[in-house]
Amino acid sequence: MAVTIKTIAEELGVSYATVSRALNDHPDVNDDTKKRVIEKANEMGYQPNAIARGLVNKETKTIGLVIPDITNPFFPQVARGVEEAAATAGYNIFLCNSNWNKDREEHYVNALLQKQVDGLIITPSSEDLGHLKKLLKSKIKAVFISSFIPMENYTSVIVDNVLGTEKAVDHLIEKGYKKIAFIGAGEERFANKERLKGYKKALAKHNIKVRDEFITSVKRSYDQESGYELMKKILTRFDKSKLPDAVICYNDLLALGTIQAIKEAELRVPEDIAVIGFDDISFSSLSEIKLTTVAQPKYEMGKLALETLVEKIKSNSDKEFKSQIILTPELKIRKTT
Amino acid sequence: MAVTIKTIAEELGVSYATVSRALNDHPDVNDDTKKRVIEKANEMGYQPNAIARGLVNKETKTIGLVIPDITNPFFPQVARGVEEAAATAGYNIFLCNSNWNKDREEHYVNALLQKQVDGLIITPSSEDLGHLKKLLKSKIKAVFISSFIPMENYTSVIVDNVLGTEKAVDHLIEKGYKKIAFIGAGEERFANKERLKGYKKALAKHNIKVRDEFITSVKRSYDQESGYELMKKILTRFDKSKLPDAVICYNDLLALGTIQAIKEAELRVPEDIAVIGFDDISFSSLSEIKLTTVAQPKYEMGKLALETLVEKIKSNSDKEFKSQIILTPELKIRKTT
DNA sequence: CTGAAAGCGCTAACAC
DNA sequence: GTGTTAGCGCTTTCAG
Repeated sequence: MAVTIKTIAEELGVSYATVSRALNDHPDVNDDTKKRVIEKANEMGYQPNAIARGLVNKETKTIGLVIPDITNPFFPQVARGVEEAAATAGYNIFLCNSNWNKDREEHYVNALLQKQVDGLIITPSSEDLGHLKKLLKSKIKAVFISSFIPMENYTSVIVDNVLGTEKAVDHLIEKGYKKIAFIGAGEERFANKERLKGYKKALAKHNIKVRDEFITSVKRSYDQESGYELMKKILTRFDKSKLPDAVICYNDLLALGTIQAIKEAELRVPEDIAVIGFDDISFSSLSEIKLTTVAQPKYEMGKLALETLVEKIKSNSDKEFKSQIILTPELKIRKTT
Repeated sequence: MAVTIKTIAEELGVSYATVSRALNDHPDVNDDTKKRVIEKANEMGYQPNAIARGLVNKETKTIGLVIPDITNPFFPQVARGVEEAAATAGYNIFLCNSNWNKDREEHYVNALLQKQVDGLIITPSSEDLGHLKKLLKSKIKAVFISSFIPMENYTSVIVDNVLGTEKAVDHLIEKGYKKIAFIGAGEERFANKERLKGYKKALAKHNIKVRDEFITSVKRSYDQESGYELMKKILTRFDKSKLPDAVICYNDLLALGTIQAIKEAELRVPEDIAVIGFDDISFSSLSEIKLTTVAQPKYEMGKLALETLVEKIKSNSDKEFKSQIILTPELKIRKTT
């Protein structure tokens, strides 16, 4: 049996209400008894039961964080931002990894709801939020990362995706590339749509016709392997002379895979084909890689998400919140362009 | 007000015990009422309150996972193993990132204890467990990863570190390298001690004298930057002719940094200096990197840790558990040796 | 300043 | 099969 407030009350011959008060540093309590209680508590190794406390207070001081791929360094970086901000705000994080799987995501969101988290930060695995209806019904405070949910009460922390790919295309064209392909992440992803929009917008600006056969998408897992395989297909699909001379990838992982495929085909990066990624994960800056990429402020995004979530939690009123917090991406020009 | 078991009992005109039974699929309940209850529950969007349930049942179906650096891809991989095993066992994970900081680690462990997690998986930031005394006192079920705590009741999931570096040295010597340096992670780390032991053991086996000046350590953060800086120092400390011709690093991140430093000094890897890492993070196999490294079965380690933890939780008896589960590392020979 | 008592939402005897 | 009740550990009125 763990030591509870009651045990220590008995030891001291006071009521357990007093103990509770003393431990919570309540003003109305004799300094002396307070001291005695605290001493005893330490002596007995008392640990408050947060579960019981949560039942009474209706707040658990924990927030749920649902990400789709802990294996993509982008997300650990975001998670660190969330977590450190949480630590300073006095919250703990439930970190769940959906693996881009809707069912798992739904399962986690439900579990989190049942565990009475005070709020939720989520990068949904899909823009179709049907599986999250309980979330939406539950009126829980939530903020989204990298995904825009056009609904009141929710705010999204995102990067200006359109601007990101626009910068990428501008840079490519300035460097003389003309046949620019886009390796995306599936039509349904919000960020993908936006990045594609920026791509097309920039091409139009430079009077370059959008070529549908230059726009492709991997499905589900946005990792090196997918990038590798898709690029390989592209490499065989076109005559050598008709190949794109540059490709913009949805993220760095995809870009890394793309580069592998290009090199394997005995082509050079960037001389034959230039490659640009998105995210700027730490490995992209290694001297062997030096991937040109559109950097997202990952840590800040996590931090901001948590801070606005906490604000929302604390303002129990119907205060208005921005529905989007848009950060500016930065093009890091390295050696693959 | 959220909908509770009581609300739906009132709606249906039954006692709330019945509702509880129906919802928990208890045998002693009329099939018909069960159906009615479940329907009503869905209709009203009922979500059980896991907090209340935990208070009664004295189990929360959640386990805490404390890792030191979510930014090192080794740990996300372990975390995935833990999490997926947890999902199939019906547990949720509290993921905490201590950032190699003892205070934060202590803070997290306490928070986790207060939140009544059913068990703990932890890679301590330090072998000196003083800051975790509450953990040790609390008799909570725990398993350690990558760190051996010689105490009954605790089990550690580790890799055979001695064997790992032994293999590395053997390989190097076979390749003709003789002046092998070791870039470690501080004396106090268990895994570091073991890896150093393997290094010395293997050198002895090959009749090569251990040279203290070839054994160095980074402190605190075991990342690329630390590796880079330390190697840079080594490169300036020795005359060109007296430089090591190979270096074994405590982990892949350090090795990546080491390689940067070597190349920056206009030396070649592996011709001038060979480099071996430890872990085999996914980026090490990129064609631009191709780091020779001692691979750890990261995912399996996480999975195993969780599974034995769950076993421990379920066996409330004083059943004996192995104090160490030792997996075998595998040397992946690539291009840096 | 301190104690008694209610109640958070749920489960599990114990009756009926 | 179903209702009643106690109680998990804690906070918080409400009295005194």
